[in-house]
Amino acid sequence: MSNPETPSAHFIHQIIDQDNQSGKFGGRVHTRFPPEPNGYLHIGHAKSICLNFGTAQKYAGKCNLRFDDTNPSKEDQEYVDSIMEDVQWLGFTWDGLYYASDYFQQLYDWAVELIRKGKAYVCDLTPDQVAHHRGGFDPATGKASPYRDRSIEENLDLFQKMKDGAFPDGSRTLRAKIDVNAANINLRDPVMYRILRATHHRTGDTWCIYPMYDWAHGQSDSIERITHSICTLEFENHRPLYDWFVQELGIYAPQQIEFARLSLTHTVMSKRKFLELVRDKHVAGWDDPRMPTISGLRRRGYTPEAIRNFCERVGVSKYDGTIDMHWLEDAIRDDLNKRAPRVLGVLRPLKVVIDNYPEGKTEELDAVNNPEDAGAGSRKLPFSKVLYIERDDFREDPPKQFFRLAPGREVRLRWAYFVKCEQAIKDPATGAITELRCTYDPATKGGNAPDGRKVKGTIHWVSAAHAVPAEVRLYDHLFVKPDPDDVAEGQDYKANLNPKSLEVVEGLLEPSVKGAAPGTRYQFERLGYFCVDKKDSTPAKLVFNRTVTLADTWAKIEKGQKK
RNA sequence: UACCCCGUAGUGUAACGGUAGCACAAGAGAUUUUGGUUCUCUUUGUCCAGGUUCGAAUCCUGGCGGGGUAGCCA
Repeated sequence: MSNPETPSAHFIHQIIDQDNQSGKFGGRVHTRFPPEPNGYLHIGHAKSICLNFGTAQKYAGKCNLRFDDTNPSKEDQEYVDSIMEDVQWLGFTWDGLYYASDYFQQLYDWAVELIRKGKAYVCDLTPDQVAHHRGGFDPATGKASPYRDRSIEENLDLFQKMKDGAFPDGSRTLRAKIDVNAANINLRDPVMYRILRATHHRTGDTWCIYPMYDWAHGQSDSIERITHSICTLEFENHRPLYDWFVQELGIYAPQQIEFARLSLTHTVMSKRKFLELVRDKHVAGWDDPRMPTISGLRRRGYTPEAIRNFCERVGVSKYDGTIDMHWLEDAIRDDLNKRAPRVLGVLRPLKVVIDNYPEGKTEELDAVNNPEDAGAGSRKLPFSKVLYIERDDFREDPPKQFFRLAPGREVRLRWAYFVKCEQAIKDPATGAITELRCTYDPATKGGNAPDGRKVKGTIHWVSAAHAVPAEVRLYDHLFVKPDPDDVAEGQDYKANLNPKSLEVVEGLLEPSVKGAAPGTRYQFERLGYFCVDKKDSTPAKLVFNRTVTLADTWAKIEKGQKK
């Protein structure tokens, strides 16, 4: 039976609780977030960031940001900068800022130590040969390298020469001497160093040998005196190697704990695929609002609070599941509902003329800014004879349960008047409806009828003479299927790209949005949450991104009717 | 094929040998000047088979299912 006052801790916090009780780390909690600077951070990283920084906060511990920059051929300062920006934007502050490359000399010295202990050797096998010798899953297929039993002196000499640049790239490696027939392939004499001439974003050309992940990561954790080294499930098989290195070195031993990475429906979550989507112009860049990158979500209008809240809700476990995109959308709706000011805006305008409204007259009507926030105040909304309403809000032949405008029907214009549709004017050539003629009831100003009569529907509108035109980008899922990899033989995930993931419309907005700063978020009533695009919006031409639609009960009803 | 990990409503996550709960989704209703929000109610679950035990989602054994791993990537 769980006690509601002490919400249950997930398995990682349970481990930490036990460690604190046993005094394993002297009550210390020190985590780290260790991205490789080879791409932009995505929502999956956000889960790890929230876990690592959040754990440190919970236990009054520390959390470092450490760049795992051991492969200069893929890494770049651009990514370092974006990662730091994203972590801070999410609301976290690191205690230590480090780079694995800070430890290259120490790592080298430790490697020499292992050689002296007879626990590492220089191997002259080619990459193909190494793979062949390490074998397949069957332990019996593992074979010793012919260089495995070189003398310590020779190994020391060769390793020194590797470092000094005496050998070409890829010609030799330093390998740990563990067990060529281990059931765990990671223990079959794993490579510790490779020769690689590439300019490192921080160490330049100082080194031509670079440590592998396994050799760098645990030792970096150890140097920083990390207590709990939290990583994703695919490193589970590496833990014995992680432990082996720190034990052989006799250095401080952090504890690696693995959890399931985040998977979301209707999107992909790999840097390789992101790179491809960007390169092939399926999206406009890493920060395209359709991308599940932190920068994409930020541009889309997501708030750090919503993302943190989402990460909290999905929880932490070792079960490799997939979270419905709906959860993310729900998190941002939940946040924005409370804080986004409301405005009226029409995305697909249909002209409405109020026949009995005086020509040339304009009224200023009071509109509440946010019914969820009494402190948000109110604003003035201009009303006049010619208006625009949403095309979807009129049906010539209304289906059951359609509460909006139709010939002869009366609805409320939000904050304005009751109007009744008298006539739909059509283009004689196409039959398309071009304009509505309506009458209004002057007694219903503000939206209430003194005679107590009710209307079922309230719709949004803008005054034609006062409306601000804006480009509005309507985003939808990047992929049509929940699992983008669900494809026919011979196709790949790109076959599931959603051709309608972006629709651009010219909307008409109420004048109060004029001059809105980039990043400003609004709810366009009855439509969704929108934010001013940070890159493309200008004072002369506003550009809005749709962050997410509102929950739409009518769409659901209508869908049910069509069946 | 070998090793490691994981299986609890549709999804995700609790219950740590003692009444299977929560959130979101779904369905019904109430409220509503947003078909939004909010509120109420309802439906749906321990992968299977044995064993231990007074008692098993939980411990044990064996199946079954899913995931990961054979880079000089991380």
